Amino acid sequence: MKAGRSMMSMEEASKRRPFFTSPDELYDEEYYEKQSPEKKHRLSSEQVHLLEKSFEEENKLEPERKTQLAKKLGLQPRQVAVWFQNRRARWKTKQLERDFDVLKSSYDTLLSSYDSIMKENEKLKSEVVSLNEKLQVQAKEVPEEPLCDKKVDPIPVDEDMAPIFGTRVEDHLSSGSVGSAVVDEGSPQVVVDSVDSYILADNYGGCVGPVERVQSEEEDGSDDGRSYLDVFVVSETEHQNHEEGETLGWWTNMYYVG
DNA sequence: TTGTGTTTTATTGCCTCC
DNA sequence: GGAGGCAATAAAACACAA
Repeated sequence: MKAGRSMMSMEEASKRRPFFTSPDELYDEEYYEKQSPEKKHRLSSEQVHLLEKSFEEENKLEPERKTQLAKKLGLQPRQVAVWFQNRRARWKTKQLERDFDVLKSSYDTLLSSYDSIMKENEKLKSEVVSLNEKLQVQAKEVPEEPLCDKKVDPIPVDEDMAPIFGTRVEDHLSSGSVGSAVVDEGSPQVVVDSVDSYILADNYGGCVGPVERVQSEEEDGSDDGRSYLDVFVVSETEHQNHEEGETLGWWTNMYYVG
């Protein structure tokens, strides 16, 4: 509502509507019959005030209350009913605006939370990427470090597994640690491309030794469908010695299954 | 003064309830 | 079927800027 309109005094109202001098006169059906059908009559501020008070008490209008209000305000019961009708419509519109504001506020709060969570997520992601890169760099540096910096655990071959592994070991270790290993074809872990090739056998606990000699199946003389390799295994120390011209280690036999 | 936007009053048509 | 409520709408009343 624009300023000034609802603040119109009774005096001003009476100037605009000089026909009424009392509520009884206002409640005169003949007045409405005399008015041109297009004319609309603004209620006075007093009438509006009373209607508002009544609306606050109860926004629905029972017939009895409608009649009483109409008499009190000098209006047609129909006018009172229409006023309540329109007032309910205005209240509903305002209520929708209030609901919208509440929802919008809630939405803004959620959006803000979402944004900060997303930022945190991005930060964590970049941390993961950074850490992965560091890991890769470290992984590349490993071959340059001592080749056997951890203890070599014996390959767990129990009696049941022995026929499958078909290990033929010429174990030169007095300690009884690893002397042979089977290399699965699914994960080629033996690289033989030169005399100085290294066995990349995880089964040796990371210990890598240069391949001194390769014995083929034919050379081995076996006919069980397996490909045998005679491999010279060296320890870290032995590898270092080998680099210096000495070769200390032991021969063992490995074969591919299948 | 006038054009324009807003508010208020009133009507119409449809729907629900008793 | 009548009474009453509601949504949509018309139109008058009003405020205000240019």
